[in-house]
Parts: sequence; C-alpha cells; structure tokens
Amino acid sequence: MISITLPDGSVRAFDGAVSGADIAAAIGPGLAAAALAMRADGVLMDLKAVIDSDARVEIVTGDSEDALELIRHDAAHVMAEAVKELYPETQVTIGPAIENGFYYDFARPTPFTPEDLEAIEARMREIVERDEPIERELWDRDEAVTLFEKMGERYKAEIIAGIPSGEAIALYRQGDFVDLCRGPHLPSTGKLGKAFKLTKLAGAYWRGDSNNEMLQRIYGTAWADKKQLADYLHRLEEAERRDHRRLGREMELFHFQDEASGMVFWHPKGWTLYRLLVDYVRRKLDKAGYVEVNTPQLVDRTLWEASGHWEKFGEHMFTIEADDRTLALKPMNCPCHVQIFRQGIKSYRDLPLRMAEFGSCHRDEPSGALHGLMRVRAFTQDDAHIFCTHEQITAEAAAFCELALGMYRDFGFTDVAIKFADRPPGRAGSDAVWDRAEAALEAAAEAAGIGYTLNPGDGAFYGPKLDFVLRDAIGREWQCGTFQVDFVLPERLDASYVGEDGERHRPVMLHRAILGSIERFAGILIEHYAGRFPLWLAPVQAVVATITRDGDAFAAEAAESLRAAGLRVELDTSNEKIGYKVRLHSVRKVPLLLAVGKREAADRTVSIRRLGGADQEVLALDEAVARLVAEASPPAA
RNA sequence: GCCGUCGUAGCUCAGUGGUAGAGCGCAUCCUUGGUAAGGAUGAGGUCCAGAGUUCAAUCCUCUGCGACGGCACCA
Repeated sequence: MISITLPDGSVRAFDGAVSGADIAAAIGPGLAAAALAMRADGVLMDLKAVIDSDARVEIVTGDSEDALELIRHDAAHVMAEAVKELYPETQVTIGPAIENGFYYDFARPTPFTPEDLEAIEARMREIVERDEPIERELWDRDEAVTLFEKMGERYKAEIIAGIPSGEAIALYRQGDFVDLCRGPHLPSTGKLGKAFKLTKLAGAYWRGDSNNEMLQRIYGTAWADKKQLADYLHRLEEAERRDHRRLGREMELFHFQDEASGMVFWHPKGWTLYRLLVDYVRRKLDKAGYVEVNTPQLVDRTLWEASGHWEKFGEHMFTIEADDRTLALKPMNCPCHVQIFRQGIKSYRDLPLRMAEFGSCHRDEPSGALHGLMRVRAFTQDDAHIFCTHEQITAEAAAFCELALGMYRDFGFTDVAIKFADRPPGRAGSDAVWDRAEAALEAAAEAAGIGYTLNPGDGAFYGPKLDFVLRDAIGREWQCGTFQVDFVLPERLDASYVGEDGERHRPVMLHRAILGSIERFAGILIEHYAGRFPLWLAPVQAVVATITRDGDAFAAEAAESLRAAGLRVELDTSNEKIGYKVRLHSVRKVPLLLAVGKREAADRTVSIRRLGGADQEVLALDEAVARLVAEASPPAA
C-alpha cells in the first residue's frame, strides 16, 4: 500500500507503485487530461515517473509556474527537433528555458536566415500537431557518448563525456529526435500548445566562453495560452515605446553620432534633466555630511599601475602620449581621491571623511557593449569614497543604505533589491583580508536591517560589495547603487591616518554610488517614466498656449511670471488651433498646458490642462503661479 | 571584440543597374479657432565613406566606420 498526500491534505491509497498519470486519473478525468507533470515531495518529475513509496504529490497543470517552465523547455526541444528535420547537418548543443521563453544553440557552418525561422516555427507546429509521446530513457554514460558520436553530435557527446563515468544519463526521445536532458518534460509534444513564437536570431559562444566558436542561437517565447503570449508581446511593445533612445530623440534630450561613438551630445532639454539630477544629489550629499572635490581627467599611468587598474583594465583605458609619458583618461575616481586624502597628515579625528565627486570618467568599452545612455564610453558617476576606521564601517553602511533607499523613493523606485557580491576569481589582496572585508560588510548589512540575496563571485577585484537593484514601472531591473568595502587600495596607494595611540593606521575605503552613472540613470528615468517626468524633473514644465491672437500679450505676461518664479516655461503663440497645440505639447510630454484665450486675457486667468487629463482648471494668474511653484519644488529642496 | 541584420530628406520609412519618393516636421500664405492633427503652396538628398565590377552603381562585390539584436565584457 502506498499513501499519496495531495495539496489539499487529503490522502489516497494505492495498491502498489503509481505514476503521476495514475494519480491524476484517480482524482478525475478532467485533471488527467490537464496534467502536465507532477511535483513529488517537492521535486518536479515527469507525469510517467513512478512513485513506489509514500509521498506528497501535486499534479502540475497549465496555469502554474512549473508548467510554464516545462512548456518553455519543451518548446526548446521541439525547436531542436524541427531544426534537425529541416537541416539534418546541423548539430544541437544546449537549449534551456529562460525568463519569458527559451533558446537553443545550434552549430552549423551557415547562419540561419529569418526565412529559416519561419520554416522552423511552421515545422514546430506540425510536431505539436503530431503529438509525439516524450519518453525518458536511462543510458550508461559511455554508451550515450557513443550514441551521440555516431549521430555526429560532437557537442552533445562532449557534454556527456564531462559527466562522471558510470553515472546514469537521462535521454529524452520524441519521434526520431533524441536529446540529452535532465528533464522533466511534458508527456507529449501536443501538450506544448500553440502559444509560442520564435523571436530572434543571435550568435552565442559555445559554453559561454569568448575563446570558443560561435554558435547560432534561436530565441523564442512560449506561454500557457494565447492570451499570455499576446500580453507578453504587448509588454515588448510597451518597452519599445519607452525606449530612451527613441524618446531622447523625440523629446530633443540628446543624440549620438559616428564621430563620438558611445559619448553623449546633450541637448538643452536633456542637459536640464542632467543638471536637475546632479543638483538633487548634491543637496542630498551636502546634508549627509559629504565634502565635494574635483580631480584631473588625465593622470599618469604610474598611478594606475600602483592602484592595480592598469594591469586589470589597462586595455580599456584611453591613453595619450605626451612628453615621453603615458597619460590615461581616468576610468574611475578612487585613486585620485586617495591622493587628496594623502595630502597632509590625517588624524582619526578626521574620520569618517566622505569625499564626493561628480567624477567624469572615460572607459574604452567594447563596441558591442554600447547601448544608448545605458552603456557609454564617457560618463559621470555620483561617486564618493568614505575613508574610515574598521569600527565605523557598520554605521557608514547603515547610513548609506538609508540615504540610497530614500533617494530611490524620490524617483518612485520603491521596490529595491540588494545583492551581496563576494570575492571574485581574479582579485587583489590576501584571503585573510577578504575574510575580514566580507565579514565586515555582512555585519554592516545586518546592522542596516536590509534583506539581501547572495551574488557569489561578483565582487570588485579589491573588495566585496552590496549592489542596489531597482525595479522600474514595467518590472525591469536596473543595478544602480553600490557600496564596496576596500582594504586593498589604501594599502597599495599608501593612505594612512594617525590613531588615538599616536601610531599610523590604514583607513578603510568605502566606494559608493547611488545613481551610478548620471547618464545611465537619466536613461533609466526616461524609460521608467516613459518620458512623462514628474513636474520637478520635466525639462519643460509648462507651455502657455494662446487660443486666439487676442491672448498674445497676456500669454507673454503669464509665461514671464511663471519664468520669474523659477518655472521652466515655453510660450506658444503659433498660428495653430488650440486642439493642435494640445496634441503637440501632449506628444512632447509637457506636464502643464496653460491656455489663454479671449476670456482668460480679459479676466487675467489661465486655463490649466494637465498632461493626459481631460478637464481644465481656470485660475487667476497669481494663484496659478503660487500653486505651480509649490507643486514643482524638488524633493530635498 | 564575436555572430547576424542594417545605413536613402530633420524624423519614420518606401524604391530602382540609367543620379529618387511618401507621411510627419520645416518655411510662406490663407484662416483667429476653446482643449490630441484647419487649408494651400514651397524648400529640402555627396542615397554612411573608400575601392572594385560595369558603357553606367544609391542598388552588385570588397574594405572601413557606425547603428541595431544577441553573445562575451562591465573597475
């Protein structure tokens, strides 16, 4: 007798070993038809897998996370089967489920074309129609290697050869297609359904290593039903609509051009946004006890050699030869800040010293990495380095977390995840130093009372870090802030202070940024707000638009009053109807439109229309100015 | 950097081996209007750059530059 406990707590008894399909059938024919897989004692398994002892079992059906994972994984297999049928000379490699979909990497001499993609998708639909049973088989490792070698599947054979000898290997077979796979899978290809679509072609390195050959990757998306698929495609459109490169052009914020690849030409409106961000950060840092500095753009390579950056990142620095010396455009600010710290003798009484700089940096990023404002070659960090004692790390970390989270809130980012990144493979400093740095940062994170997840091996080369990841208005994640503990650089660049005991000590350096790069943060904000900035950040806050020429003089006066009160205002007396002006300035995403016609001019009022709103509010000019000024005041003003 | 796609008017994009088009925008004129596009006329192009094939190249080939989608990278 075997007792199977179901999620509702009920228990069913079976005479002997049972499969998930048996259990589903015992519960009801509806469930048996809908069943895709099962979760037995927490482990996701094939529906056909057999259970021979008591267990808690949940039948997985089409509307769960598990089901989506299975559907996507199967979609990858069905795609590989379709490719092998259409292009038998192609070798298969790996094909996992990923967020929103799946991909499969293929090896073949000639690349796929978009027409191939259509053919493959059509064949996939046929395979779903065929409803081929998906069978799991266990093979001996060496026999499996031989099998795939015979099939000419060199990559699969290589993967299997990497699995310890003697271990059983799971193969999945559907129709004539066999693939190495851990599983689990759907019972048959028909269960995949119709809600999938191949989305793009791309190159990808074998085993993710740029020293290896390039494979052909096909991406697809797959969902439980057509509505989910349509929703997803709609989300993609929404993201495209928000693309900061497009909005940047449409809203006249910035542009790029060939002669300065990866560097921004900020236009007046974009630069207004940029300045507002810098001004905001400066006010926050002033309040938080930071001092601001500014350091040279060009610094001799010997400093970068001393800091360790030359060895690690020298290839990505822009350099200039002058007077028999090599100067590098600074890729970061920390070594320069240490130089300021080293001037004169520092006492423990000077610590913590919080040294901030809107540090303009240049990095020769690989051409393929460039992406609008998000990845550029010239940018400015809201950078700061806190020089402090070991004992002060905890309090500084806590204060930083509070400052950063508060600033993110001011931009409407309330969902912030924190990741703890520990020692990377290529690093400076001894293990003992890393032990201390990681322990200190961990204690600081605990003290700050923030929850975090572990991100192993992703620390900076000189120390562990906390990374702050923001979730934007449409659910995408952006890593912005960082807080890094560094025991290495002060040593390398010989920073010291005199302690209470009269001896010299090494300070700890805390590298920290909140927005990260101003350029990138501006890009994130453009997408987060879809160009509809809150009033305090809008490059143009209001347009005063006339309805007839009778309003021209008073409209000019109204615009001037608002401007004098500190608002960013434009005047539109153009020869167009008010409907046209409303549309024009709505498309430009100006938050406020103040209409002035015959009535307003006579009464000294303005008719206020808010972006996206349907109605208007008529206010006396003086009152409107007072109200809007109050409304437009930035946080932390 | 690697794989693929692409580069035509300010923007979005058609198009052709015989030097080119649309919509929007822009300019001028008519129109003075009440909350998401009033009408007419007009200007505007080294078809990314260089080399090659050809009687002839924006179109075909090669090289370079840049952009886009991924991969790799990201102090």
